[in-house]
Amino acid sequence: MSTASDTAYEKIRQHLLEGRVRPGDRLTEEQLSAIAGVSRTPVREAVSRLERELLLMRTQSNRIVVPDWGEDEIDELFTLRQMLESHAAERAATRVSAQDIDELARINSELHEAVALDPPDVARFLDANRLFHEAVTEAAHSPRLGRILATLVEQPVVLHTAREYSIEDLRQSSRDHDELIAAFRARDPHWARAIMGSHLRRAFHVFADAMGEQRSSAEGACAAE
Amino acid sequence: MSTASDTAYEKIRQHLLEGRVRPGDRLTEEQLSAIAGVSRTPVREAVSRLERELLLMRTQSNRIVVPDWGEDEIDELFTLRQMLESHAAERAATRVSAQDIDELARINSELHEAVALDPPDVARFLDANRLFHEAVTEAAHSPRLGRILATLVEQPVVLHTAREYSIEDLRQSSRDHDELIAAFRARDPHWARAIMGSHLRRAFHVFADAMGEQRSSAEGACAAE
DNA sequence: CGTGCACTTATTGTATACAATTTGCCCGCG
DNA sequence: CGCGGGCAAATTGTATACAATAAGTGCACG
Repeated sequence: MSTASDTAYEKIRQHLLEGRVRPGDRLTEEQLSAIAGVSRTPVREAVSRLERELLLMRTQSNRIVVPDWGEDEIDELFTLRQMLESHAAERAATRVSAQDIDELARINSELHEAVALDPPDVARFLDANRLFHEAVTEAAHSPRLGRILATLVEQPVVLHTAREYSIEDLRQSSRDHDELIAAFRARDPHWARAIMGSHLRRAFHVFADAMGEQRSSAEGACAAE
Repeated sequence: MSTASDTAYEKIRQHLLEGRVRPGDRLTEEQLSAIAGVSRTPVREAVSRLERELLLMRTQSNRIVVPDWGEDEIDELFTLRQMLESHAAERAATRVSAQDIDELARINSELHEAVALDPPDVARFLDANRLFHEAVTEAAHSPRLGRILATLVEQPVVLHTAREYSIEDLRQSSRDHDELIAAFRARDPHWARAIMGSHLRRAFHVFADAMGEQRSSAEGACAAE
């Protein structure tokens, strides 16, 4: 989008995800407006969004800080996502149109291709993966749910950059998607819920492992910085 | 709070809940700033909040409109709330402190008193009820969950004004709360989850009935207006 | 040498002016 | 008479200046 708010959001978000800041660091609106290249007004909106997504927080006196995520919070994040996205899949199973299903299949074939490459195109995989889950959420036809999930799903991206996923993880993900599509074709909400649940639960463990690696190599990275 | 954003939020929200607008109506930031008595800047923040809570929406070209809630959406709202608040209760069961439990008991005694009056003090009941649920959410120690629930729970207030609750409904609610406290004392997450689930599911039906009454008397009210 | 209080400075909150965009209307043209 | 282009009005988006508030700093005093 061409609005200043959106570019501010993107730039600040990128700045945060690149690891140029550390938990506990304090930022000012002015600094951020320098980073984003726009005035404070759109920056404030962007910060508001990032705050919703918990990529930023406010101190008691409304100063901007970078929050630190404990292990417990990561766990909780995935639990919530599993709960809500399973629900989304269940709802979607009885509401998807044939076109929606075709679209899902198309996205997932994209995903299969990204995995089939050697080496696999992880960025492309993640992109298609995000699209897939968004499409499922969309098919659930629940604006509220969509809104909530949008803020939950974006967050873990912080860690995506830090790890080479194993090919087997990627393959299994795409197979899960295939099965979800099958559940949709069968219009079986229970099946859809179950496969989405296990899909995300496994993702959690992959993630937790990735986190562990990142954590253990964190000190070195900071020293190098 | 004394900030202009908050007063704007309160005033606009009140304006919406008083039924002075109808679904589909379009509002401008200027109108709203007149209503709130502050400039457009804080109004924009307030609108942003109300948008998050789906009390307002934006058209494709970012104009502000009053959304209409279908029956399906009310259902979904309660389903989400049940899902998330059951989860909160489950989490809280293993995390509440003795002080938290005492606080919950205190709030609920307040609630019992409000019900015991003749006629029952519904406003006081609703207030204590809100406090109780907030305290449970707080005890779950999950910032994310708290954030999400805060936006979900506020919404149904629209309808609260429309109906005299039956005494039996109120009594049953306070008994549910007693049982939840018992579950907390026993540190039993499954029990806590179950009682919270049934509590909210019943609330949904009470609500749906109230909605039906409101709907059926809506035309008359509009004509009178 | 620590502690609390005034004062300076930094940071956020609000208002206003202006730019960009969208909408609705009116007029000319087919 | 319908339809499209373009102008005018309305509305939202952005920048900037200023006000309010909180943090930091240093000095006097115990």
